[in-house]
Parts: sequence; C-alpha cells; structure tokens
Amino acid sequence: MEMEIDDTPKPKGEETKGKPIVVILVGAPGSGKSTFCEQVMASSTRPWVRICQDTIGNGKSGTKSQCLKSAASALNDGKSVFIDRCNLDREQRAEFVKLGNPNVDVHAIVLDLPAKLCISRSVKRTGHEGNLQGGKAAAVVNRMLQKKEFPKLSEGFTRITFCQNESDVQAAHNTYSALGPLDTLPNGSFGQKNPDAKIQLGIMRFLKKVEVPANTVSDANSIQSSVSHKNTEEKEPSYKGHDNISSFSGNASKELKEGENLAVCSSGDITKLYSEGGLRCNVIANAANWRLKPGGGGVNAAIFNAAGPALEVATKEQAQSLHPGKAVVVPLPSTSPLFSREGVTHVIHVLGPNMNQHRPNFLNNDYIKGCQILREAYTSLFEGFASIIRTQGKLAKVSNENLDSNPSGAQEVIEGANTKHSPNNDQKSKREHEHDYDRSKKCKGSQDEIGADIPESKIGKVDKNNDKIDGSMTKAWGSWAQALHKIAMHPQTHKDVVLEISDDVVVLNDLYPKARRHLLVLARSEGLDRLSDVSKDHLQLLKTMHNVGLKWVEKFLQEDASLIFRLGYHSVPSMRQLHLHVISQDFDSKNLKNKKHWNSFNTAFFLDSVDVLEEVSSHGKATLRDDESLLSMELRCHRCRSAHPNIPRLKSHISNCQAPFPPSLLQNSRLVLAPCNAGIDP
DNA sequence: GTTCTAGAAC
DNA sequence: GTTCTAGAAC
Repeated sequence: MEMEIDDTPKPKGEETKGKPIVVILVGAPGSGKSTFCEQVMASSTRPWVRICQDTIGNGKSGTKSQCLKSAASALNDGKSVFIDRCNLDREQRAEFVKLGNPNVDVHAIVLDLPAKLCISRSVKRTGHEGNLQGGKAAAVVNRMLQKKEFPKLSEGFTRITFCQNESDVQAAHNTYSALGPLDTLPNGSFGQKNPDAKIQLGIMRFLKKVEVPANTVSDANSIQSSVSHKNTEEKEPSYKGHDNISSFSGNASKELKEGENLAVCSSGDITKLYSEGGLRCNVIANAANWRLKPGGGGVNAAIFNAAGPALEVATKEQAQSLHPGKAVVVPLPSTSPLFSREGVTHVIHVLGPNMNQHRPNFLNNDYIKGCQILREAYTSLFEGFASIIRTQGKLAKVSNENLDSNPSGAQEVIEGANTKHSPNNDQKSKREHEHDYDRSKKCKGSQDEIGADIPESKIGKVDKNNDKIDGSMTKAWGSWAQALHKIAMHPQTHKDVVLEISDDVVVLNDLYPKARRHLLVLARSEGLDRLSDVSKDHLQLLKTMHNVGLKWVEKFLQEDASLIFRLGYHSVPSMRQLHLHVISQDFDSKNLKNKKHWNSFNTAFFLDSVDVLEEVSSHGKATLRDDESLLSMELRCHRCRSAHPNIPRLKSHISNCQAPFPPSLLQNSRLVLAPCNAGIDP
C-alpha cells in the first residue's frame, strides 16, 4: 500500500533537547521487528536502545518487567527505545504505552505482513526447517495473529504506522532512520488499510491512482465522510479518479429535496449521526457484503449492530444477496433502535466491485470493469435513495394533507416512514425497493467485451460427422461425448446399462449418478442432440420423455417415499443426444465432485421439464440459459439458499439441511414427491 | 462426461 | 503438510 505521509522530520530549532520516543513494534514472530530496529539503529543519528524480550535476560528470554525497567532507564538517559516484542494485543502494550508522558512520545509500528512470510521467516531463523517444526511455527504464528488487535491512538499512542508489505516497511525504516536527535514526527495514524473491510482496501489498491488516505484515524466515533445532497456538486459523475471515491454526484442528487439526507460513511460511526452529531439522516448507505449479513467488522457490522436484529430480518425480506454494483433499499422497522434513536428510516445496502478472488465475479485488476461497477454501485445507491424520496413524498403528502405544513423535510420523511410501516405497505413496496438495475447494456462497447476473442469452437464451425449446420453457435462433440448417442441408436448392444427401451426413448442410470437416484431418459431421434435442437415437432416426444421419467419416479418413490425428484435438462449438455435428467434432490453421491456438477442441477442452467414443455408448446422452443458463468456461480444450498465455500462443505450442509425448498421450485410441479408427502412442505 | 494433476488455499 | 479447485487430456 502506498503511504502518503508527510514524513519530513520537523526540526524544532527552539528546543535544545529532542524528545525521546518509545517505539513499540507490533508484529508476529518473523514479521521483521528486530531487523527493523537494527537497521534503523545502524543508520540513525538519534541514540536508540532496543529492548528485546527474547534476549534481555543475558542473551536469553526475559520478562516483561525487565523490559519495562530497561526502557525506563534508557528514557531517563535521553535515549529513544524500541520495544521489540510481539505486542499484538492491547493488554500487552498497555504498560509500555504508560512510559509515555508529555516529554516522551509513544509510537507504534505495526508490521502486519502476510502470515505466510512470518512463518517462513521464523522457521528459517530457528534453523528448524522441516515439517514438524514448520508446522509448530505456523501454529504459533497463526494463533498469535488470530488474537491480534491493531493499536489505536486511543490507547495512548501519538503516532501509529501500519506496514503491510516490504515497501511499507522500507518507508517506515526511511522515516525513522532519518530522525535526528532533535526531530519529531507528525502525530496520527498512518498507512492503515480500512480495518472495516478488506474490500475497501482492495478497491483502493485496484484504483491505482487513488491515494489511500494517509490519515486513517482509528477513533471509532469519527465521521469520515457524511454527505448530504446539499454538499454534492452538480457535475457529471465520473468514478475513475480518487476525487470520486468519496464524493457523490449524479442525476439522482438533483431529485433530492431540501432536508432529506443520505449519509454515506466510508468508515467511522454512521450509526450515531443524530445522537452524537446532531445530524438528521433518514437514510444511511451501507457498504454491505454480498451475503447481506451482519459482521465483517466496520461499517457493516456497526450498522447491523446498531439496528439490531430487525435490520437483518428486514434485509432478508428484500434480498438474500447482492451483486457487485447493485443496491437494495431496506425499510427499517420502527422497532429498530436505529429508527427510534437516530431517526433512520432506511438502510441502503450497496456492494462495490468484488476483490475476493475466490468468488466468481472477482474483479481481477480489471480497471475498466471496476470503474463500471463503481459507477453502477453509486447509481444504484442514488436511484434507491431517489425512490425513497418519491415514495415517501407521496405518502407524506397524503398523511400531512390536513396537517400544518412542516418546514423540515427530514421530519416529513420520518413521518412518512411511520405511516408506511404497516405490513401491507411493506409487502407492497418490496418490489419498488429493489434496485438490481442491470446496466450491462450501457456498458456494451467497453473494451473487455469488444476485444474478447470468441473461441473457434463457439463460432458456427461444424464437425460434419456429428453436428449439423444451423448457423447458431454450436460445438463439435468430443469422442467421449458420444456415449449416450451410441446407446440411443443401439440400445440392444448396451443391455448391461439400459433399463428400458421403447421406440421413442431409452432409459438408463446415469453412469456417474449425482444423487441416490439419477436416471437419464434419452430421446432416440437421430439429430436431436440437445435442447437447442428441439422444436414444436418434438413436443410429443418431450411429453413422452417426461411421462417415462415420472413413471420411474413413481417406482423409486414406492421404494423410498422420502425421496424428492426433479426432472429437467441441462441448457448446454456435455453429452450428445437429448437426455432428460431424473434426479433425486438429496444429491448424496460421491460422484458429485465439483462446482459444475452442483450448479448444472441447481442454477438456471437446469431447465425443469415442465417449463420446457410449456415453452415448446407456446413458443416452439425452450429458452436456454447458455451462460457459462452459471456453472461457476457460488455454491448455494438448493433448499435454504445458503452459500458454502467449497464442495465438501456444501455436501456436509445439504446432508442435514431440512429447510423447505424455495417457492419457485414448489410451484408448477417442478418437484415430484410421494403422494403421502404431498401435503408436507418438502 | 471423467481422470489426472499442478498449484492455490488453508 | 493436506485439501480443494480448475484446466488439460481424453
């Protein structure tokens, strides 16, 4: 991280004697504390003493009180001291901080380097290379890092410098090395990434032109930026540069009325704007996480904490998750303390670009895309705010029609919110408050889309042997993809796997079943390779396939009435020859191994047979979801929709999850279950 | 579709 | 070190 710090030592000519400093190093073993001290001491003209707990006992490990004593004595001699011990939690630091007084400044240097680096260094240093020792070192470092508490100015430090990488360390080294006996350094907290959210730092890093605020004051009560429309500039939005990160402008702001405030705080306590700042803010924006869950530290945690459980419930009513660039408006129930105490009527959750490489929409340093998403995020936010104003303007007008006019717009908003908090209105307004605006059309023409190479296999190139020319995007089937086609054409020669043969269909168990029961019903028509080949002429065949599937389901349900089935097609199958999947919804199978397996049955990629029948019947073809990204989407439970980080965890979850299926699956006979269970919520 | 495996993540 | 994913080959 870049540190924009005014580190020029400030000589104080009037003083004849400089102030000694206590510099408390904060960092895990292997973070480079000792090296830092030694290097500074080697080049500094200031007298330094390094107090190292590891060696203070005649070269051996000593105690904290020995360190304190030594430090006090060095300070008395007018020397500055480095406290070279881990000091990772507040309690560990407290007594060293007390060494400070009006004539002795206390600084912290936080060496917050990657755990991996600390571990490898500590392993090398002790000469215990090898698995066991390495593992132990890792365990020790990890344990320490889990408990770490970053220092805050409120602990009594006059200056804190955060270093997250080698160049930060080098910068800090330069600063302290250049510090002569009479020099002092500016007070404050420097170089800390926003402790609230990794995402925000990610954005800062991503926007290389952006200067990370050098002075990130850690004081929890400070409001770093609270913006009302009165302060916004009437200029066109441009979210590329640093001046746009915390400034808010755009058309939406023009719609705002006097006295209606939207607060967007990048950090600090946005939850006490009224009680501590006297600022009436009816709507607050939250830099949410994609799951729209509490926690994660920082603004998101603060808002959810302050709003109480009511916000979580209200949020879930609006949306389960959020895509980057989107916003969702959540009316805050009047039971929430944030409503009653602060007058906040709405929280707008908004999600910026995803900097987490483990998520499918990882930004991956795509600057242009990042700018688009940021623009979209701000637009969604303001659209959401504007919709609140519009809705409440009407409501307030109605409710205040016969009342004295109220000069305070903010008050109007609060009253309007009160009137609308009847359950019916909440339900009714649900849709109005969703702001998942898809602005992708506007982004068309961006470099990443125009410049994208289309793989040859995606263009209408055709393998004469096994594909036909239809002008659409088709691909050649690999040799491995022919198995079902061969079986459909010559079922008699595959009697070992085939369960049923008719003129129209062949039924077989999936060779690699993804659930306890997983059948394939193959169409026997030559040339009917997949759903995109289907036309109205095939409607009867599709019905036959569906009915054959249902017949087998019935059989399976007689054997095990607890099973629940779904019948459907993959939008883009891997195997040639149109085949209907008949699959039980336990997904209890060792063959279900990866994301693609899961998502091919549990996203829009899977098209329910009933829907296909309806579409082919009415439009003559099925609407395919030919979108590769569906297969790499995050892993979500098909029942409760919870997200899981990997397949093993997902499988462990689904083996226990008894939540009812989502409403969409409960409709239109998409799920098939035993008649005796039909009345029970599956 | 699966298998294999490099390398990332933990 | 083990677990897990994702891409290549088939």
